[in-house]
Amino acid sequence: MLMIREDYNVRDHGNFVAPPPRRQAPQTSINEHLARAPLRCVEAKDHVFSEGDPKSYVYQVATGAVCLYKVLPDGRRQVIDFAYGGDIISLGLGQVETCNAQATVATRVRCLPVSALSGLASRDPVFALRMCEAMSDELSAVRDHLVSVVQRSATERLGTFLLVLSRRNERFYRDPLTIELPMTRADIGDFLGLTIETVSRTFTKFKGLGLIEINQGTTIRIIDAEKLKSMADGAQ
Amino acid sequence: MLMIREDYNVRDHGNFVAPPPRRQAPQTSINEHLARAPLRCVEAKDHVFSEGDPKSYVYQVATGAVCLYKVLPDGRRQVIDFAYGGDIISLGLGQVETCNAQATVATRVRCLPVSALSGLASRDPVFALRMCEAMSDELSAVRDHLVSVVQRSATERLGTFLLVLSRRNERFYRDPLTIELPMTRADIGDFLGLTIETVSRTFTKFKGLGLIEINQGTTIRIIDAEKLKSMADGAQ
DNA sequence: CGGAAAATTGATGCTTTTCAACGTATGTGG
DNA sequence: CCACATACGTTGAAAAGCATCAATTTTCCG
Repeated sequence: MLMIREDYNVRDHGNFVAPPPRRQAPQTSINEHLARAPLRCVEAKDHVFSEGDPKSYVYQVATGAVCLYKVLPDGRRQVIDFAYGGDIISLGLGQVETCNAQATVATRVRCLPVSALSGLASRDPVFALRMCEAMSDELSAVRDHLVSVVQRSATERLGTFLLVLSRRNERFYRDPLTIELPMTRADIGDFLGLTIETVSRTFTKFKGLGLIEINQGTTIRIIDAEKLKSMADGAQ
Repeated sequence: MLMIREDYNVRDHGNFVAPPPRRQAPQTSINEHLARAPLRCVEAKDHVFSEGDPKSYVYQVATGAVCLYKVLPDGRRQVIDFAYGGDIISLGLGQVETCNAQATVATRVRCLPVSALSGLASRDPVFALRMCEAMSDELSAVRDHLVSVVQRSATERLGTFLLVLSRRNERFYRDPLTIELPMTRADIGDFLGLTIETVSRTFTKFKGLGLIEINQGTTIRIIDAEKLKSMADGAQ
């Protein structure tokens, strides 16, 4: 997924090595366009777009959540990323979509025709550079996710996942200790490279250690953020 | 790593889902600059640059091979990518390097000051778009590698790794059945998310099945490409 | 030739997967 | 309003795959 880094849609993928500095580029042009772009409603489990589709829009998630994933020929699925309110998906200049984008809950997205974007980019070198920057950030994020998922244990992965969502809440001036999970265990598992059973067991382990509480499966309350952090960083 | 897709430096990361179409953009400008850029010699194990370094050059590998990696605080290493002759590394607009780049063998790289590149990009929107495209391709490659490494078995990963190198040889009009491995088992392991022992055992397994022969550890001869392919795709 | 680094091989153990059963929430139709 | 169906989540036992530890062999280079 691609995004243009701004105050309200900076994404956090858990950079364990060297977190990139926050940027607050104005980016008025694309936001103005997006604000005027029409909304589209997508039911939970429906797709915003699929791999191979001709790329006709750039989307910004307004409400809800979108899961970006790829599938191997034998059906194994890898979730590349989740996009939440404010995040832009499908930015870029390719002719076709390279991922599947599925709403994990009822979602509304703003749809900006790519023609508007590519026109802007070819006329305005600064805008094109901004797009480069955005893609560079996204590249950095995917690399960090690669490092994280390949090298770390189930505990570390899920702990980090929760902390990333917590930090996101913080940035939006929401309670960082209460985390809504707008996706299934299968989505989380396919994101972290784990089975649903392992995800569930690891949640249970966190509960048993007094790190979190879980309400109805979808709401996590962080009890001991410090200890959760140390587990995410490899304690035990 | 970033690269500008051209005939001689198209990278293959094993797209299992939907391989992007080959592009043969002329890209004369950057190549002209690179051809005139000075060569730098780097000993095996020496670094071309390190994470956090101010980004001052864009490099093109002339001969040898470079390994791009990140390290977790506890020392676990993830190789993001290998760059071979013709590949461009460190393309992008960030102020600092986000990866470590280490020569795996004696290597020569051409060094183009970033000032030349950024000047070009800000003056020429088409060039900026090309850079976007290059980064988009790179993003796609990292995503594919993510899918591959997270979802697949040791056999599939190493088999795919060999086939990717084989296909690369084919593109360069070299023997696709003879593969030079200009890196250690540790480098391969950190790329594929495996230990050196598992890499070694998997090579031995391929040998035992009559799929490959190995000379002195660094030269692989593919005997049964079809069977190797089917194993890389998940047979057994 | 000799020493160090790299690679291989073996034995063992641990983490996660797999398979299976059961529990829980949600929504529908009688 | 309740029975039922269905999707989702949890828990358990067993097994697979890979990592770890350790020893040996091979390769590389001065």
